[in-house]
Order: sequence, then structure tokens, then C-alpha cells
Amino acid sequence: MPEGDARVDYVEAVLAVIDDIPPARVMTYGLIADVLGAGGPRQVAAVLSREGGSVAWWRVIRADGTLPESLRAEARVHYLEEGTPLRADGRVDLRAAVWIPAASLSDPSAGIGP
DNA sequence: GTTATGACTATGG
DNA sequence: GCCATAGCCATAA
Repeated sequence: MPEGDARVDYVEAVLAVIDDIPPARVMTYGLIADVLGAGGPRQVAAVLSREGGSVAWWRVIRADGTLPESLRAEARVHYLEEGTPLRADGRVDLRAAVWIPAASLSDPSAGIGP
């Protein structure tokens, strides 16, 4: 049985995933879309542009570990506040900060060391 | 139904 | 490692 407003349900799902991201951790747009198994990275971004004021949008970054110039400065404050792993360039260190719900059972940071 | 747009991603040089 | 181009998905006009 179809639903009249599936797009609203999608928004709620995206917000729920972002809400599940713990502090000092981040997820990429494509990763969230992959976890949801629907839409794409642009749809996740579109949701944040609409409801971004109600969630920790700074925990959602691009695959390169960067954000648009407009948000980069504000996000940097939150990263320092939560202790998110950052590189010398000011970008987020995906290898250390990326969060994967399905991998929450193990320690992703255990085998990344140099 | 077609065109344009967007807080993106992957690939090639 | 960085820059440029092509591709992708859904919404809005």
C-alpha cells in the first residue's frame, strides 16, 4: 500500500540516521544514502538544506572530508568542540572520524593506526 | 513532459 | 594531490 508522502518519510529517515551519529564522528552524504538504501547523496544534502537547522548537520560531510565554504567555518567550531579528528589542512580525517552504524559492533579506529 | 537546480561522487588528466 | 568533466537522483517550475 503506497503512501501519499513518502518524501516526508525519507526526510525523517535521514534525520534519524544523523541523530544516530555520536559526537566526534561524521558520515558522508553517499554513505547515509547507502545506509538508507534509497535516493542518493544529493537527496541527503537537499534534506539538510531544508531541515539542517534541526540536526547536527556538521556531522554530515562530503566524501572528501570537506564542506562548502559557507559551512566550513561554522562546522570547524563544532569539530573543535566535539573533538572530531581533523587534518592539518582543516579537513576532517575520514579514516578516523567516519562513522558506520553497521560497524558500531567493532572498533574502526583499531586497525587504522600508522 | 521537459528543463533547470542542488550542502554530491567518481573518474581522468 | 589538485582541477575539470560526466553521471546520478529527486524536487520544483
